[in-house]
Amino acid sequence: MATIKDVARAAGVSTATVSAVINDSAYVSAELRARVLSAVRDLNYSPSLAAQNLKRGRSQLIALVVADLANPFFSRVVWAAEAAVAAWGYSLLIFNSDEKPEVERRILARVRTLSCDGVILVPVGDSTEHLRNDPDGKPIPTVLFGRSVADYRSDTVTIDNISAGRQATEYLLDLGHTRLGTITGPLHVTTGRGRLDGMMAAMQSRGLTLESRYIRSGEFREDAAYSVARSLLEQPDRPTALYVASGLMALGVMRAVADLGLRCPGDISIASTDTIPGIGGLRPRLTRTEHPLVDMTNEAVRLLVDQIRRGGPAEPRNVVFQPSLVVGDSCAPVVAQLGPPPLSSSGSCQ
Amino acid sequence: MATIKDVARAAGVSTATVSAVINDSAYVSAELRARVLSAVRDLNYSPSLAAQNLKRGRSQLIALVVADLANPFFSRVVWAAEAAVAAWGYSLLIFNSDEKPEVERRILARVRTLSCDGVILVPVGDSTEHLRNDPDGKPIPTVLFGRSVADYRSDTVTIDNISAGRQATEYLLDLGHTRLGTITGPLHVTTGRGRLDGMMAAMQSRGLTLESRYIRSGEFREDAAYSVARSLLEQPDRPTALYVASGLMALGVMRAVADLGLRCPGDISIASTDTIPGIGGLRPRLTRTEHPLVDMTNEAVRLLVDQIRRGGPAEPRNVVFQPSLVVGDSCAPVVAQLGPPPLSSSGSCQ
DNA sequence: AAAACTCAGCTAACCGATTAGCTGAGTTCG
DNA sequence: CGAACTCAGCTAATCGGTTAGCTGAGTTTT
Repeated sequence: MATIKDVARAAGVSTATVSAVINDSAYVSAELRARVLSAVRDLNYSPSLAAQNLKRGRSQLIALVVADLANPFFSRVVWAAEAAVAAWGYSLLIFNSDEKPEVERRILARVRTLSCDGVILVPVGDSTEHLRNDPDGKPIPTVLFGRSVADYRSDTVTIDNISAGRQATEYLLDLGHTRLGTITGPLHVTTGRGRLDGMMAAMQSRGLTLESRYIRSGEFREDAAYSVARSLLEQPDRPTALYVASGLMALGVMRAVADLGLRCPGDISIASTDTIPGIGGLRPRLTRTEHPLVDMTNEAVRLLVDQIRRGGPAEPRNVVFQPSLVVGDSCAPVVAQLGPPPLSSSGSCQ
Repeated sequence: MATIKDVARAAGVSTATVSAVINDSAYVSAELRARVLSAVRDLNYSPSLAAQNLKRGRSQLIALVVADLANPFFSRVVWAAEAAVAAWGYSLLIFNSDEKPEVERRILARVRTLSCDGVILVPVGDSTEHLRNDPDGKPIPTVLFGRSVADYRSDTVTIDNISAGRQATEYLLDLGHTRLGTITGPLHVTTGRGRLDGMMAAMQSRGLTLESRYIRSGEFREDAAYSVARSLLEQPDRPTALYVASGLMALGVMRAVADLGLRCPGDISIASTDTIPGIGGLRPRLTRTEHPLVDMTNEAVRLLVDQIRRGGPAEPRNVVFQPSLVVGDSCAPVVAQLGPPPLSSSGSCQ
């Protein structure tokens, strides 16, 4: 690899001049400029980022730390973030904390070592201590994404989870359902907790309560949702409608419904929150409250770049996006359901 | 951020000693070692990668350049690669060439500037010239993934696409189908071309030919597959079975089938290649030839780390994985189909 | 015409690590 | 007892850039 010295020698100038030409940081006469540029081309010179980073104290790297890279929801975030970050001139590092706080801690140490310019973090767990990433020096610019952490002051980009749960629930209630069930995410994260709270609030305001035997909690995973959905739906007086907290879980629930021989929406109505790629191919089309995922990601990157530019976090900003109800055909009015029907024979096999 | 000098001062030793302790690169007495380690802890010191990179000429960064980050297939590759790369002590940079050769070129220049230690590349297009990433100096260690490029010498990790197409086709032929159709990927990439070739070979060896009006080509995208599937299936004498070149496309095809009011496998049998997350929730379960994706990714990372370690590419290695047939229930024997039935009324709407 | 000013381009210090080579106290041996 | 050897730990060069501050030729001012 050619260095700035090689270029300087080839062009017959000093390294300072080469640097000035490359960065447009000082006036250089047309003649020297031309000589430098042609030497750059001849030698196929490209400045070493390592050297620039060392001197400038930045790295043009942004880290994205997600809670579960196997979840297609976060895959979409990766996709959107790559584009957003590239548009601002940064490159994107990907880390997977796999919902494990101690892995998250290790990743954040690594991010610091790599001297990333900023981090977009989907925080795991409810601890807040280890997020204060630099005890002494200035902290790395950080934007929390999707989930928030109590009493941690930093920019956040989230959706209104309560509204997501409420909207979906109200849609089911409007169809006449009263015996509702839900499959929630982990209740110690805001995305899990908030959606359940929204659902309960919606029911309460109509004088209904969500029975605890119709609540199942689990991880945001397809297989977990599948098994809890089975156990929920195998109850003799199962609910007539289900609110499922995430798109990936909804896939598992649909699979459970099919395997139990139930028909959706004939036997059971299903609504969910968030969307994942490929879910559009599913029949019936899922009724769901969707996140404006691309907008959220762009906003997170924008906030982060802003922090980086101003050299430190300003007053923390909290941007909350509203989910919107997308009506599919996975829900039917309760009158169309024939009371609490038994499980069909084909599905009763264990 | 504390530097090595701060640590040296605090411990009352030279920076060389601190470096020796941290890297275990020379003998240091127990007493000094203890003093250094405690200073490191006190100051929360972590060596600057930028400085190490500059001095050592490496970056502990591996770049993964995929052809389409919106494709869930590549999302799984990202997931697997993150884990594999982390296990070897590297961090993962993600780039999306979006199937555009000129974007790929820019990305590779960026990768060079970032002085990444290696690249895993899903090559786009059939050009080979710009892949020789460093005209003069030594090239960046590279492993091509999934697709190969004619006459470009480097390690590659691929699947046997011909076998993938052949296996799926033979399965359909064994069920008695003779009027087969296919939805292929782009034919200028090996994953598109090879699968079609495998299909044709399978048919030919039974004395059948694939009629060109039953072949539709497109991008590896859900919406593209949807529309070509519609046009293919709306023909009066449509095929009785379809081979679809990718998982994402299969989702689009299933959607088209549903929207046309056709039943799968009742009216049409569908087999595909590759799998994507969420497809497991699809009913009917798709019959497909699957890639051992995690193994492939691990192997690619292993080859790459090997290249990095030995400081240059050895004799190029070509690792080809065999796809395996996973039987679902999206295919039925041809006898179960009632001749060439008309489109059902509900589906004939445009 | 000398003093004051302008400014293109150079010199050299610096960023924070690593490491070749040196120093000097302690040990071994003739 | 002094030469030869060992080796823990130090000094200083180095990686490849950026940039404060200097230089000296050309222009303006008085």
